[in-house]
Amino acid sequence: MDEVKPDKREAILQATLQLVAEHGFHDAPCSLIAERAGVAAGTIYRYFENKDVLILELYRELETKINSALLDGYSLDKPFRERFIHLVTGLLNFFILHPKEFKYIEQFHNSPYGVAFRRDRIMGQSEDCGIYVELFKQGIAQQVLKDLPLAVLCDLAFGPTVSVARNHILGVVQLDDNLISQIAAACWDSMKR
Amino acid sequence: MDEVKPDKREAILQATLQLVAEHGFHDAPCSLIAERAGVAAGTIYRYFENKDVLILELYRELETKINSALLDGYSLDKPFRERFIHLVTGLLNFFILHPKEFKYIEQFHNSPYGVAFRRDRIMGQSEDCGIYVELFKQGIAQQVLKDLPLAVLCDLAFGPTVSVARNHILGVVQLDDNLISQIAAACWDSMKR
DNA sequence: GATAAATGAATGAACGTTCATTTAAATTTA
DNA sequence: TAAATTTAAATGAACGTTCATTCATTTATC
Repeated sequence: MDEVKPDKREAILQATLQLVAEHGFHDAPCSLIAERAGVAAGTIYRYFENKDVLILELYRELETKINSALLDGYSLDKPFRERFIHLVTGLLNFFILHPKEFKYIEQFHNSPYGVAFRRDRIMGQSEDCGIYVELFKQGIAQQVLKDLPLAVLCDLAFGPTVSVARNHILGVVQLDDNLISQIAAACWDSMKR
Repeated sequence: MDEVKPDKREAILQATLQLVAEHGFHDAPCSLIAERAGVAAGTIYRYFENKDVLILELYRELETKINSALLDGYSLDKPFRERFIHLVTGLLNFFILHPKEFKYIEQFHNSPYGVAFRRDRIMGQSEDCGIYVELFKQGIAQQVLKDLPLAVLCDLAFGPTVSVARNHILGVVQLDDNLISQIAAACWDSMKR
């Protein structure tokens, strides 16, 4: 009978995710977060030191969720192209399946939180980006990919991916499996030698 | 002797551009804008109905500035590839030359202002995007470009462009003329049949 | 009955905006 | 031209609101 844990922490995180995804960081005040989480305002501070910590923690949880989704079925034994397509389609599918998470991440990246975060990430660029960086490094070394800076290869790969996900979520385009694989192939075309 | 126009309106716009580019919409309060513009807080409301109007008007001015920069040297007589490369390199060069303008536009797009703005833009998709849309439509009709939705082609073209500009401005990569033309070519590769 | 969890009214800081007042410029009058 | 008068521009203290955060009190758990 550990099913009936109210788990207010999770409720607060979910409420934050929803409100920020819907309205942005503006108009996602603690009072509303508390209300939607079915919790009093003060309760938030029992689980999170302050709002900044709450927002950062939520971001980190989403990031690891995405990473484990991408790693699912990812094999270093498969050829470059297949591995690359796996990552792009995986990312697109995740975003389509989790539009709120996508919107939250976009909001985060374009906020004071996100800017500071990126700077740190760039300094010690490790952990998560590891999958991509490793793939791209090998691709360059084996002359499968264009000899461009790693950051530029990332932009070629994920710039369109993120952009297309945004347009799908906004309803500008309707992505399906066929279109997704065409887009992934197009990204590959831009990177391959 | 019409040199000595103080032009407070322009000073307010410049101060807004700088502050939003530096700190985001957060931490760009009217009090600071006024201070940096060398103007009293109340003066802002002599030139702009309210802060929203100020922010929107600045965005529109930046947009037309970019568009005229892109149109410079753009000829409908040149072949597809050349026209496309012109647009992408033109956009990249503008962003590199005007990092504050780039940051402001990014902030704007990822704010409540920008979301509402995009919806309107999509409905009556006209005016500015005309250059791209026309180019892409023709490209598809003449089987030079992949037969993908226009929005997706835009994402393939400008997703990496914007992403790479951001990385340059953040100092992650150092773009030069050579690298820029390589990137533009890569984008073309992703779109061409 | 003791400890932990949860509450929500109260607090103070920060914000956009207003407006009574001052300063400057333009126009009229002498 | 100089003074007087009118009009516009600019000011910044004050206002109402919103927000994150606190804490004395209540409720639940063991």
